[in-house]
Amino acid sequence: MFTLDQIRCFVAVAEELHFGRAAERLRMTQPPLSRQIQKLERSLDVVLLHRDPRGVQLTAAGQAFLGEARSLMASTQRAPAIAKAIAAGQAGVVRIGFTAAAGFGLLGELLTTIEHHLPKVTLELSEMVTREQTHALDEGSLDLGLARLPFASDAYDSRLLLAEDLVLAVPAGHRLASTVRPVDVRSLSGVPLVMHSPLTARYFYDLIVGLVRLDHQNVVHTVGQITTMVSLVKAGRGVALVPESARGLRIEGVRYLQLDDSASGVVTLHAIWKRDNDNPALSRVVSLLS
Amino acid sequence: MFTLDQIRCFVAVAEELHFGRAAERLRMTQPPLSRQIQKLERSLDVVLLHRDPRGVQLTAAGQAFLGEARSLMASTQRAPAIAKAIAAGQAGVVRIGFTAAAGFGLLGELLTTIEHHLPKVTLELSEMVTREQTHALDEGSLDLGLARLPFASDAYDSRLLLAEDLVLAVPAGHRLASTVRPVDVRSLSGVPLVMHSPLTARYFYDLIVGLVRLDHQNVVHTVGQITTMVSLVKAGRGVALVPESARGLRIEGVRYLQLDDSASGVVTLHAIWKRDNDNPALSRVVSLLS
DNA sequence: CGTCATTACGGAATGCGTAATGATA
DNA sequence: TATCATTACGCATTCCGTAATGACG
Repeated sequence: MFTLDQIRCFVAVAEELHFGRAAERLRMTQPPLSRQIQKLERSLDVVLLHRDPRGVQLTAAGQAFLGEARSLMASTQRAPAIAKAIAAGQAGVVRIGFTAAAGFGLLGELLTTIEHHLPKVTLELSEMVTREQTHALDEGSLDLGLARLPFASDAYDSRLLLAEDLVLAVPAGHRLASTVRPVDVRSLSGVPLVMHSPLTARYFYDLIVGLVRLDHQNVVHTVGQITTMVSLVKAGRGVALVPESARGLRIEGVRYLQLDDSASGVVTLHAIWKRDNDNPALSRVVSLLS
Repeated sequence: MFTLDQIRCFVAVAEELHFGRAAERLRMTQPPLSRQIQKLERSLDVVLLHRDPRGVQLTAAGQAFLGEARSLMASTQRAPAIAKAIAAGQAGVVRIGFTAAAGFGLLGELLTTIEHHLPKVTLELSEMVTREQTHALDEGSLDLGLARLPFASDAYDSRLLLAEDLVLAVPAGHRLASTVRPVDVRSLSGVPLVMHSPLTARYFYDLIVGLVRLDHQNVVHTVGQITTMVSLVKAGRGVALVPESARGLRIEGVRYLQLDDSASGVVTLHAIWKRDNDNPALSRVVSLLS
């Protein structure tokens, strides 16, 4: 088998068509260069060069091999650069999971920031609820989650990205729309309430149960998609407690009313990742989280 | 700079994820293998593997580098095969020039034969007259010519491919079509004759002038394309002496009459090539010429 | 005789294998 | 203590550079 040194030597000779000049370019003397070429030819069992006293010419095989040799040299130079970029986290893949609500505004900003600072990092995005995210993080199929509480905190590092207010979504013309703000959460008893599903949106369910004294007669459950809930509000099926970022949905015919202080900053979104994740691109991305 | 041995070692370790098994596969012991990997990492300034007591894992950079390493290995194995095939003449490029008349039948057969026996040899074809072919051979822009006499013979090797009869093309219904065959060439005096141009088809011009006693009053000159000449015959402008292979044109309304022995085998076609041409594919092609 | 490419030879460096050492569960 | 990976060391090989030789105009 030939060596990369032999390839480099051959390319130099093929380009200079002169052993002396090639040796000079390679910072070596002619004899070892000559030997390297001979060795290469012997290992290939092919004559690559015609030696004439006044110079050197490529054989047809040499011409063809020169093309292969050049591409070999190019790969040889590219490979370390790729590895270094990956190791430095400037290139690579980061797999991100996010809850549906995170997609309204924050995710877009995050993606813009990452693509600006780390243009060679590819992002793979999947919408999934918090429980799915922690599971995927554990089995190594996800690098970063944008998740709700609670998550077991000892295996993960996390950063608080957002602490939003809960607001009250009401249909335009609803009697509460004209009351004085902020609305007292206790005044909601008796009003039909569109609720999250306790199964798929446990976080919101628990949060709201802790805030509002529920009158179970008046609760309408949905599958937990905030978009669906706001649509039901618009249709007059009741009112709903939703994160402030739901305003970003821009659904006509729905007003969002500020609630009292007990609903302030209670909707949190965390970035979470495994502490022992060794993806260098992940730490670059994490360092961009404000 | 790293070496190909280091690349091979790394690929083995990355695939086995175990130094011991990788060393076994490479027919060597663990210590040198370990050193090769260390050296590779040091030259790249990148950690490629996580060493754990129970095994080895690839880092993100290692994963990326593995892809590059594999393609490097593939090129390394492909390159000698290409060079050898070229050197053996089983692959490569042969540039062939041919006269227009050679294209009627013989060229097609020749191409079929070459493509059957040397499927990896690429053929570049150009139509050119004999003088252009010899010039192109001299300056090295052509490997093989299919040419008419005369050509300077000492710098070239040649092989006679074809010795055709001259036949007489006449329009259907012409009075000569019903005379006894073979037609005596001397009986043509006084008959309008469609002739080759002495400038661009010198070979045919000289040949026919040597056979027929020309009556200059009755000569119609063309630019030398045999197709054009036969068309003029069909249009009733006269008769023409053309090589037998002109039958291959399959032009309706024209008959081809055998001439006497003085016209037998006088149209020759030679394959010619420079004796010092070092294109290995050329000698393969030449050896296929029957 | 002048220009290149190729052998001849001595010293330095590299690489393998065996044996010993480290590190970790 | 059992399992890997890594250093330690001796020996063979490889490779460079200087000097001599060969081939061709």
